[in-house]
Amino acid sequence: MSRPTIHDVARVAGVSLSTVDRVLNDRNGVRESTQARVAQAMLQLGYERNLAAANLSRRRLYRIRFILPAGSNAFMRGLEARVRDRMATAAHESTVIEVSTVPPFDAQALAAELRGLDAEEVDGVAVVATDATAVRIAVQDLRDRGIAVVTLVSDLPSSARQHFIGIDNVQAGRTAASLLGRFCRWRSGRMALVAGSMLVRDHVERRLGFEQVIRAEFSDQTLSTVIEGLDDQDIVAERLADALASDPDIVGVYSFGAGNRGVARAVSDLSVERRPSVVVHELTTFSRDALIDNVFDAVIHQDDAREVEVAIRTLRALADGTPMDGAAERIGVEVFLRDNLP
Amino acid sequence: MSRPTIHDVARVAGVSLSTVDRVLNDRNGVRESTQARVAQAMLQLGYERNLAAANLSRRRLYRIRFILPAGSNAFMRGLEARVRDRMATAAHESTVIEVSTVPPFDAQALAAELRGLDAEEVDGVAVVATDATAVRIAVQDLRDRGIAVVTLVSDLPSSARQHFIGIDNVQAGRTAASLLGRFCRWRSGRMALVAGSMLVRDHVERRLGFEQVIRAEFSDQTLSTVIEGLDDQDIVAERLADALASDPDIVGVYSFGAGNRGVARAVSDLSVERRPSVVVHELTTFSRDALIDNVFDAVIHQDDAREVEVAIRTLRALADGTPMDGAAERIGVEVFLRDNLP
DNA sequence: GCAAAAATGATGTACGTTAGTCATCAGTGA
DNA sequence: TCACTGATGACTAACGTACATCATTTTTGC
Repeated sequence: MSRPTIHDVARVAGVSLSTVDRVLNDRNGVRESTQARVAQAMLQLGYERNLAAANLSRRRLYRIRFILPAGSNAFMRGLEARVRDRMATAAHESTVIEVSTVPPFDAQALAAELRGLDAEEVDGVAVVATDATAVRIAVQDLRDRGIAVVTLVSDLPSSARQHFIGIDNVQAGRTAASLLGRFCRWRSGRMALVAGSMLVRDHVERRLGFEQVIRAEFSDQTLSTVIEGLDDQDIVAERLADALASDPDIVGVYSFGAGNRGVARAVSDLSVERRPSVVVHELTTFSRDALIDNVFDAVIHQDDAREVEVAIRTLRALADGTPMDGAAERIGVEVFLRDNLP
Repeated sequence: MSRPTIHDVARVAGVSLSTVDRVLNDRNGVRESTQARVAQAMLQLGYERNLAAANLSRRRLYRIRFILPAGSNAFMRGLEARVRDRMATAAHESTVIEVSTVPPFDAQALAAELRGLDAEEVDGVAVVATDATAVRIAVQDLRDRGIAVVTLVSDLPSSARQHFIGIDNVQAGRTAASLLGRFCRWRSGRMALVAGSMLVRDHVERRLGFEQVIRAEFSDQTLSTVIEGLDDQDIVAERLADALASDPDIVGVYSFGAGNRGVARAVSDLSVERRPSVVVHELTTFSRDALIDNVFDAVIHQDDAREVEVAIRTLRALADGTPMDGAAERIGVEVFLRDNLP
C-alpha cells in the first residue's frame, strides 16, 4: 500500500530498529553479515528513506551561500535580485540562503571569501567563478572541508566544483551566428562584433562560437574587426557608429557584452534600408523594448531565475547525496524575438 | 532563531495547543474573539505552518491524474512518457501520479472520463482539453466536488479550470512568422503554410498569429493557401512538393501540424538555391536531425517535461492552498536552431 | 571455559503537526 | 439554582525518522 518504513525493514531483516538505524546512518558497530541482511531487506522492500521525516527529526537546515561579483553589471544585479526573491520561499523548504558579493574580476578577493567559509555554517556554495588558479585551489579546499560547490554563470573548468549551472557560451555565440547568418543570407556583407572586454572568458567563448559558424556555414559573410566597448554604452555607441558609417557593407551586428543601449543608439541613427540585423545578449526591460521597436532582431538569453532555482536544487541534492537529473536541470541558450517575449 | 511553531503561537496568544490547532485547521468551536487573538499571535510571530510535518502527521498523499488523448500523436506520446518518467520521483514527494488516455477529439469520452473521477481518489487533474461544452460542464462539476483542475497543452478558455499550462499558440505562430520574415527579408516571395487539421484550435491559433505578423511586419511577402496535411507525412510530402514545384516563388515554409518527415522530404528534393527557409513545430529526434542537416532552419518548441513538472507543482499548490508564482511557472515559446540544441 | 570486547536489542525522547478523548469552566435560559 | 451548551484546556497517540542510553546477547582471544 504505502511506502515501507524502517519498521518494515527491521521486521523483514529480523533485526531491531536500532540496527536498521545504525546501518542506515552508517554508525559503527554492525557486523558485515547483518549489514548485508539489512541491505537485502531494503532492496527487497524497495525501501527509501522518507527525507521529510528524517529532516524533521534531525532539524536539518540546508545552508546555501551565493557568491556574486559586486559592481554595476546589470546581469549580476538581476541575478542577485532573483536570489533574494527566492530567499523567502526557501524558508518553507528548510533552506537558508545567504548572499555575499566580492569585487569583480578579483581572483584573490574571491579566493579569500571562499577560504573564509566554515563547514559549520555552510553546506553548499554557488559561486560566479573568476577563472584563476587561486580560485581553483580555494574550491578544492572547500570540497576537502565537505562543502559542496557549484559554479554559476561562469564556470571554472577542471576544478573540483561538482556542477556548472549556466549556458555554454560557445553555443551562445554559435546560435547568434546561426540567426544572423540566416537573417542576412540574401544580402551578404560584413558582420560587426561588439565585445565587452576580451579579457572575460565568456566573451572569448561567444566570439569563438560566432566565428566558427560564420566561417563554416555562411562563408559569403566576412567578419569585421572586433569593437571593444568595455561594457560602456557611450563607448559602444561611438565606436559602433563609426564602424557603421565607414563601412556601409555591415549587414549584421552581434553584441555579446554589456552596453545594449549604445548598440541601439548607433543603429537607430541609420535609415531603415541601411540598418543591419542586430543580435544582443540578455533580456532586460531595455532590450525588450528594443525588440518591440524592431531595433534589435533577436536577444540571446539565459534564464537567471532558473539558474538560481537549479543551483539551490543541485546544492540540496548534493547535501543529501541524492542523485540529480542533469538533463532536466540543464540551462539552455534561449532565443527571444519580439514575438515570443514572456 | 528558527521558525516559530504552534507552541510559540499558543504561548503568545495565551491559549492551549488545542485551540491553536482548532483555529489552524478551522474546526468549529472557537469563539471569534479567541480566533482573532490566535490570528494576531501568528501574524506577530510570522508563523507559517511546517508543511512537511503536517503532511507527515496526516499521512497526506497528493493524488494527481493526467488525462491525455490516446492515439499515435508523437507529441502526446512524448508527453505521456514524461509523465511516466516523473512518477518514480513523485513518490518521494508523497504524490501519486496516474495517467489515463481517452480517444482523441472525442469530447463526450473526455467528459465521461472526468465525470468518473472521485474526490476520494483524486485531488487534482491535469487534462489536455478538447474544446467543447460537455467538457466545460464536466470541469465545473469536478471543481464543485472539490477537485482541482488544470488544462495542459490545450486550454479550455472560460471554463472553471484553475490554470492553463502550455504555450500561447498565437504567440507561437507570431514567432514563426518573425523568424521566417527575417530569414527571407532580402528575397521576398510567398510563404507556404502546412497545417495538420484546421479543426484543431491550436492550429487555427498558430496560423492566425503567423498571418498577423507577416501582414503587419513583412508586407512584401505574400501568403499562399494553406496546405492541409492531415498530420500524415505522405500527404504532407506530396502536397507540399506539388506546391513547391508549381510555385517557384515560395521562399518560406511554416508547418504547424505533425508530419515533419513529409516536410523534410518535399524540401530536400530541391536544389540548395531554390530551397525555402523552413520552420516547424516540436523538437524530436527527427526534427533535431533535420536542423543539423540544414533541412529545417528553426523549430518552435514547448518543453513537455517542464509542462509536466509545472502541472504537478501547480496541482500540489492548489491542494495545499499555497500561492503560486505564475510568472516563474510560465511555459514559453522556445526557438531552436541547429546551434542551440540541448 | 572465561573474561573482555563487540554486536545487538529495548526503550525513550524528540522533531512539528494532526487528531482524538475527556475534563473543566463560564455563561445561558428556565 | 439547575441543567445544559459552547468554549477551552490537558493529555495522548500517531506520522517516519534520528539519536542517545543502557541492558543483553554473541563473538572473540587466550
